[in-house]
Amino acid sequence: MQYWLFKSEPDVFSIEMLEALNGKAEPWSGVRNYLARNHMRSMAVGDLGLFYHSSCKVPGAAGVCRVVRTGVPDPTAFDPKSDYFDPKSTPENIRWDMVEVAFVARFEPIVSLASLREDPFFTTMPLLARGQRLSVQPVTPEHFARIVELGGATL
DNA sequence: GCCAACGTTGGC
DNA sequence: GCCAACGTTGGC
Repeated sequence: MQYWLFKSEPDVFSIEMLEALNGKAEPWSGVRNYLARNHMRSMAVGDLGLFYHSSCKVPGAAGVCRVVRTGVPDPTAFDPKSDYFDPKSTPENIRWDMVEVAFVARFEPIVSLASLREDPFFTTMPLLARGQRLSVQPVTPEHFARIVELGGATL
């Protein structure tokens, strides 16, 4: 089992919205970065991910989600009306595929980016690296477990 | 709103 | 294939 981190702007899609789906799968569409896409291609059903809130008042890990489906073509790439339209991705030659995730847990309180930066245990975490912007990234089992603990969740 | 860092684009 | 210019990300 591998562990991941999914960034989302809570104004657009938050952990509360994922929870409100009552276990229904949410497609992680709109990723247009090859490294992030390749991370999704490395995922397996059952992998767990931190749900991270970015570009908001208190950025940080807000909960946990589970990968429930892999290798799904991203339909927004085929849609000329979508912001994520990419004419180079066709059903015959799929450039952007994705995973689907479902709700597992919500942190209370959220494990803020500031608190992660304060704790030496997390200094090697890619998320904290200078200039890190990748929207999908791997997390070590140790970092994952500690953040779940700090978030007051039991899986 | 600022700005540093990064990815992508396109001219050559 | 280099690299400057540009657009985007995302914390502060």
